[in-house]
Amino acid sequence: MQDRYDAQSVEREAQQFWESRGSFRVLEDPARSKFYCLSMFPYPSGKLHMGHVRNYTIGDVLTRHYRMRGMNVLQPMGWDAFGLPAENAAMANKVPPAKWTWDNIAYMKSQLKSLGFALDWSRELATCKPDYYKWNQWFFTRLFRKGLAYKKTGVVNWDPVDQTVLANEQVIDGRGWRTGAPVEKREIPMYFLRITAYADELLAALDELPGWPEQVKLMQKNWIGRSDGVRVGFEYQLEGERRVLWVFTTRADTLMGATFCAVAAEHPIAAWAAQRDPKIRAFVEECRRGAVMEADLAQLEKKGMPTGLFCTHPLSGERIPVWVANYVLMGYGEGAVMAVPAHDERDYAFALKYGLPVKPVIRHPLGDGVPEPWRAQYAEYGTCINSGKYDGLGYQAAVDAIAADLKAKGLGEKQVQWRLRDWGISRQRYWGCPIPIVHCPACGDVPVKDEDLPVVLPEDLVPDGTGNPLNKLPAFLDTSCPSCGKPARRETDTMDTFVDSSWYFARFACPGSDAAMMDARARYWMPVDQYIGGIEHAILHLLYSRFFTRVMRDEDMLEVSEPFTNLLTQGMVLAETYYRDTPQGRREWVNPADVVVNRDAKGKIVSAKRAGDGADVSFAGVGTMSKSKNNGVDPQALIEKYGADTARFFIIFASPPTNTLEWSDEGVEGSYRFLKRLWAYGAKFDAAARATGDAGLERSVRFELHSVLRQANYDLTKHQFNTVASAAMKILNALEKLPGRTPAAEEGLSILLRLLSPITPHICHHLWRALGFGEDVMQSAWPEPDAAALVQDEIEHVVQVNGKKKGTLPVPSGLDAKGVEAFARASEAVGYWIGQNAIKRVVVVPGRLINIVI
RNA sequence: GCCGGAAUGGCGGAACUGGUAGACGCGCCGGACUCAAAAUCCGGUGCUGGCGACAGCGUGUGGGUUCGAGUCCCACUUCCGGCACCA
Repeated sequence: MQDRYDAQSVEREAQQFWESRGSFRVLEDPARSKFYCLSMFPYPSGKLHMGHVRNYTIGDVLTRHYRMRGMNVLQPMGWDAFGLPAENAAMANKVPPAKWTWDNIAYMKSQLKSLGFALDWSRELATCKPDYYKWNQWFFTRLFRKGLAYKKTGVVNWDPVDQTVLANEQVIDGRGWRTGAPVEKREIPMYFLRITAYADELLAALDELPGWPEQVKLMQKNWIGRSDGVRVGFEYQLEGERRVLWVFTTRADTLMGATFCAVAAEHPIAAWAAQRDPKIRAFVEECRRGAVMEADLAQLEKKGMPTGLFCTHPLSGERIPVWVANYVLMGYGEGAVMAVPAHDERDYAFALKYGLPVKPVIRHPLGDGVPEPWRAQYAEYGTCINSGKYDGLGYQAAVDAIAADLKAKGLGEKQVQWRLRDWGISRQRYWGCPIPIVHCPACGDVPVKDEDLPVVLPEDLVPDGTGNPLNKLPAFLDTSCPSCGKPARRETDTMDTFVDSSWYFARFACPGSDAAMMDARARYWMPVDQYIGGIEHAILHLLYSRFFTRVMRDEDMLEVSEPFTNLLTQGMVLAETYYRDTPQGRREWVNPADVVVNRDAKGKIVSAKRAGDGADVSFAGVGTMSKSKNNGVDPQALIEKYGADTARFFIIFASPPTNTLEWSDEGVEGSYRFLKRLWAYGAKFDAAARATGDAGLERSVRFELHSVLRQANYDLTKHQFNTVASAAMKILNALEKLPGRTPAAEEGLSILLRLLSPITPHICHHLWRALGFGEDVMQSAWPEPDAAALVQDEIEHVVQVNGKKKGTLPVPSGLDAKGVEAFARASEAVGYWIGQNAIKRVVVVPGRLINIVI
């Protein structure tokens, strides 16, 4: 064995070994237990970033570990290849998105290969290929026919200068990113998927996902947001006609305290009022400006205006004014609310601002009066007061009675309301999967026939920022109606890329299936046993995938209801962000790798300059590595300098997988040093002759070895891989105490190479073979601790007096709590610590601690 | 604003189910090897006081429960993720 660790040649050789044997290709084998290990597939943005390395290394550690435990493990890889950045790159470089995307895929694939991941590349897919997105389209037509896909209007960000729809990301401080023009809301026809039809199921099934983090289940639960409440009708007269304003409330018990109603700016009543009153028209206009993001809307100053319309309280008959308010969302419930200022903080603030009446109807500990100032207690449940026949009722009784009375009048009933909205999938963009609909003047919206799928996206267009270029392409637009055959126009909107990623996991299981979206092989592999990906996907991607899986089940394509049995949500890899303002007033993001930073004594950033030209740059905090903020760190330099194993080891060692990780390559030298030490130990081991060794030392090293291994195996079950990497270091430290190639050294190195091989497969592969342990470490059995090595004669106990640590006491093993106490009371050291004091109580945790209370 | 997280030495992090806080590593300090440097190896390293044995303090802040709290409870602060068209 050569003395010097040459990562590049070790890695090349190991990768060739795996490649030549097809080590990672897997087939369906009903005789073995299958394990489908999947990391979220990447968007081909150009280069891998550290988040990818982290994600795929975690997946690879799991894959290789389970393989060594004898399972049939599938780990595939593909490309989430449609999306907005390709259009932006196309505009910048005047190159079609397809070319940019495929170039990126080729480069990133070579990077993934150089990292030595155990991927079955024979299953590779890209969502921008017609043989993939054909099934998006086919599935959409199924949903359309079932009524699970439908058309209605949706609200989008509109750039009035470029005359184009903007993504939320393209709206900066309420202005279009290219034009700087104030963005408006615009309603356009769109296709929606009826995810709300599955709301109940998606919520209830969260309880049957023990392999998911509580945090994610909680977020999904809150997102779906089931509310049990009452739909209440407030009658009003308009143009001589009786109409009803419907609202939804979870606090029907406070209905007697409702003093006004408020409608959204998009509500028909607001539109009616705007026609007759220019001031209201101006207000509604004002609400129309600005972007559609909820985060922005929620932070607007609460404003409103009276519409001039009054409605009738359904129970008291009182005259109630109807207001239009910017905090009422058209998308939730009825787009209108009843306001009970005495018992709702937001209504209270609004009533105070506009001098609307406040009527307390719930008794609370602070008295029955009008709240001043607001306190959280006013919103709590209590007994009804000032509510006529409902006085004295508690929350549930009041809701029941009021709902019954409303129902008798035809003005309401109990209702379940969901926060979840149907999923709008239409995108007015070119680089995506075409929605397979034809618009026929006679037949309306007609889905494309199965035999005419896929609707192929022309790949040679270059968008110019003024909308979807498909709209200017007669060859795409002009078609004939699938139903009547007359000339018709093709839909040019493409699908949200979340559609592409809502079922790709099932497609990996059956590559090349061209007669059906998926075949019997999908039934073998599904569900995914372990899914790994960023916490930022906790809601949307995971919820959409759960929805799709249920629909696929109902279409008899799959047997399972849930796509992912176990979920590991990786923490994000963050990096510092820097920008400078260009003379043109644009914000130019500077990669942190190109920034030289000055810090004060506490590590705070004082100033920063760009390395190349010394231009001053501003620090904009740490944030997720993204193309848009140009703060992605390319792992390539790391791989080239130290090798893939060091990069893999370091990213695993740096932090537990679920932690957010602020990127810094300080410390990467330590990981490299460890692998060099491992190599040097291997070379020394190789050269040494077999020896017996000292019995006492052998025994203590074996104890160390097996207790570290036991802990590492436990840590693996928790997916705490950083301490598994530490364990490998501890084992090497222990082995270096041994004089040479003793039995404990042979055993220990064999354990170490197997334990470490999922993290640093190349060096372990090489040493395993070179030192004669076997042909392929990946084919060896996973190491288990030897119980006999863990037996001890004495166990150190911590001795505390009144909870303060005084020292330690070796206690013979095998004693129970009483025995330990007796031993401690009899010991000289304990007598010294206690002195003349009387012992009040002794707390013993056998194997750990003795606390003497005096 | 709403929903979900996080906070431990100079840094990344460890600590079983409430039981020795700081494992393992980085950095730093000292030493060996070297003409020298790099690489490597050995020792030290939470803070404060003390020559020292040792003592006091210490897990974002303020309270609480407990023989005992990084861990549990209450109230906050700051940072991160998501908020439906970034993926």
